[in-house]
Amino acid sequence: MDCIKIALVDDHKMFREGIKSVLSDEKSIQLVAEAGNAEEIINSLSNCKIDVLITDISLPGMSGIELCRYAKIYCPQLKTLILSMHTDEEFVLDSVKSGASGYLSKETGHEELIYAIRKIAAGEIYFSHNISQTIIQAYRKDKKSTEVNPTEFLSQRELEVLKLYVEGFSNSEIAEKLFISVRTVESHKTHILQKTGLKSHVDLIKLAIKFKLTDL
Amino acid sequence: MDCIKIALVDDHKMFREGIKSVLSDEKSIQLVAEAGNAEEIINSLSNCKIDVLITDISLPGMSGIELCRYAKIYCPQLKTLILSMHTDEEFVLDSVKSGASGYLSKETGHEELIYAIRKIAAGEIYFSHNISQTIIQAYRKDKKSTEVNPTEFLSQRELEVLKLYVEGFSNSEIAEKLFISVRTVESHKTHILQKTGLKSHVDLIKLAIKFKLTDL
DNA sequence: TTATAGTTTACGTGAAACACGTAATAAAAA
DNA sequence: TTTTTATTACGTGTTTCACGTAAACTATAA
Repeated sequence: MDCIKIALVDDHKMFREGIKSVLSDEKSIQLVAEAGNAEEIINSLSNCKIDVLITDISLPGMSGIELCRYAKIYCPQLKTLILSMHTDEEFVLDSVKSGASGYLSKETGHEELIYAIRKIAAGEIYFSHNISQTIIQAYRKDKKSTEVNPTEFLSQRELEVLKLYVEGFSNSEIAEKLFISVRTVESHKTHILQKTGLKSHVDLIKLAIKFKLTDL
Repeated sequence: MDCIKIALVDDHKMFREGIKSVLSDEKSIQLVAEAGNAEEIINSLSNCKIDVLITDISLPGMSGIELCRYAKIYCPQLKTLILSMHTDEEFVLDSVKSGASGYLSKETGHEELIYAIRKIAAGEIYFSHNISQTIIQAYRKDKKSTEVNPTEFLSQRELEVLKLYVEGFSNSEIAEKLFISVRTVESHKTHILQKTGLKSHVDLIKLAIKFKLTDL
């Protein structure tokens, strides 16, 4: 395998110099482009020979996260490693959502940086430990069902109707499938709304999605 | 702060003995209950003086993940640490969703186990590095929008109508808010369905949720 | 400048769905 | 046994949907 080609974006020249010196010790890693802002590096990306883009988040103009999102679209094979002093949930999650392959705090040591670069260049992801825990925390919150599960207070038949409804079937289709009249389907829906205390059918669909009665 | 009280569940006595011996070296950690299956430990949980429940996933009968979910409901202050030889995405994600505070591979060393227990007892979470990367991988997939974003081909007005619709407003309410007639609202909805090629309004709501036009 | 295409507005008509009330029957719980 | 819940179903009036038509306005490409 040949050299891992790196592009580096940070608005502080001194920081770039530091990274450069660290990378220069590694024979198999080569810094081929650098810039103080996102707009500047985009030209270098267009020839698209870069493997890993290392970028800060806070930049003058376009942010590192926007740069990552941009890069994902125009150079999909390029991997982005975010290097930021921020460990705020917002920045971290936005980075993940923009498709970043890794995120390191600027407090991270050289060895971990080099290790992360190699992992990312190999197609894996690398998020440092504290950053990882932040993301998992968000994932936990995201997936946690605090509300009462509707399966506990809806009858079997009501659940069947709800499931078919949120799969996109019309009342008459549901009636056919369950061998009951359309009016009965309507009754079940009414009862479901009464039991759940929800107002709109939109809420019903959201409820069903939340409790995995249907896929998104 | 006094002792961290631990309950341990694993169906292999030899493994329990190993953990027990490791924990016995720590003065501030006390193993107060142990069992070879989930059902057995549930009685011990009911007095609820336990801080951290350490459990394997594969157990005869009720699984460690189900135990975790159960514990979250009946002893909400209790934290669960999953200790499993499995690193499969499915097990890991189910653990997180069931509310586990941590997940360690059984390959993990003693020091990391002790460290994780202390973190978890302190109300934080601890997922070992490879487990973390697995979860983040899933989170990335979860949040990535591969499909075409509807905001790109829906007009401004159509988006406004869609947003209000998925917030649960009726046609007449939408009409009022936008100072247009109900018929116009209907027209917009029709056009949205035509453009998206979706059949049911359920799909429309799913689309809106996917693209964060509304919260779940 | 003049087509052409897209956006926003709106109506007509018949079918489908909804809201709200009523109600019979069967099964389960008090 | 009485009460409650589940399941079934209808009546009536309102709302929404599906499908078609169409005018006014905007942008833009020929």
